[in-house]
Amino acid sequence: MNDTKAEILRIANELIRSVGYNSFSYANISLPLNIKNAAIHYYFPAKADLGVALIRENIDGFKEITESWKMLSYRQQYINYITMHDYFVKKHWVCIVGSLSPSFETLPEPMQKELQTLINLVIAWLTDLLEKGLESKDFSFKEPPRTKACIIHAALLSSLLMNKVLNNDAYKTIQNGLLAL
Amino acid sequence: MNDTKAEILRIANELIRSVGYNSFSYANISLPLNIKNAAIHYYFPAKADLGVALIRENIDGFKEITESWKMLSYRQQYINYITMHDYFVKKHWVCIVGSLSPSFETLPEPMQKELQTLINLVIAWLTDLLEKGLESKDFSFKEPPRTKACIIHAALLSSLLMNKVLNNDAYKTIQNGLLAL
DNA sequence: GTCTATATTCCGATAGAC
DNA sequence: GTCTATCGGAATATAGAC
Repeated sequence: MNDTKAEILRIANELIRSVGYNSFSYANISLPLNIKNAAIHYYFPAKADLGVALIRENIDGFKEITESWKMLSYRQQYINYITMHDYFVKKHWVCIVGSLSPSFETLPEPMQKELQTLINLVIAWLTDLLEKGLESKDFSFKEPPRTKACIIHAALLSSLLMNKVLNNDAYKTIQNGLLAL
Repeated sequence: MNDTKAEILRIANELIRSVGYNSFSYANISLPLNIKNAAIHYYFPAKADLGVALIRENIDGFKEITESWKMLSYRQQYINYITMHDYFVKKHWVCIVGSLSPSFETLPEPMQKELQTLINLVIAWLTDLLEKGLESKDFSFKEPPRTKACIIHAALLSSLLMNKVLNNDAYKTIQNGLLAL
């Protein structure tokens, strides 16, 4: 992948997290790169192609990072998951799922499919981790693992939204609550 | 409030929950009402005025409904809160906080302020309820009440997002998990 | 109170030169 | 691979008639 394409994806990734998919334009990307907005169409013919690429990046990234955690203890993997968005917090960014979900109906169909894949991937991974950690007594909770996984994922996602809107300790508060598993 | 204004608010409320604030236009409201989009400007000069009115409706509505629950047991009030969005689920709507938060930076400043007011109102009410219910032994949990309130609010908000995107049992799953307080 | 008509701006996208 | 130039459409908003 050449530099321009990578730079487009980097900036689009920031924009989708800060203002959302429907609220950024090719001009928001081309200006900081000092290229014309029409040039972006060479790499991503339609905005939907850029959107799909962004979600795919997240899918691949999640698979890679969780794979790299394989040797760690269940608890350490859980801690890594809960803290993996720490970098976003200072910038008031949200995760891509939280960004895209409210406007799901407005998304092009290929983006909808990719987003569903991403969420299912995360829930499945977290459910599996909680299941194994419960069996090994590393974790202790009373809900079924999938229920617990949904609640944890949901709370973590919203904590980024609250961080953006309230700009207070909500993210840390929720994170600490979730870490006390 | 006359009928047209009320109808505008009703349809805008649906639109903000289904497609989001930045993704609906005055035409989406004027068409079903069989009026011209310019006519809406008479009631709401700018789109931001409509946005503010929508959030205010939610603020007033939350105050009214929680006030009407005052005589109920702490547990029943909690159950009512957790199930208050049930009507939205079939329609794949999200709450107004979940709809507006990801695009917070793009919102006009008056809407930002109202949204912050709404979230703080809900968190304060829920924290107070959990505090009283913990003291009276109606609830049992180990986190500080405000931490628990943030987690519950966050999980509930995201459950509506997951319901929209995945269209599966995530909402019910999370709801049941939260009810087992 | 609602209309027509229009101004302005911006967006995503395409065609074709270089 | 990036450019200029431009199209078609849609959005918010305003002015002024009725």
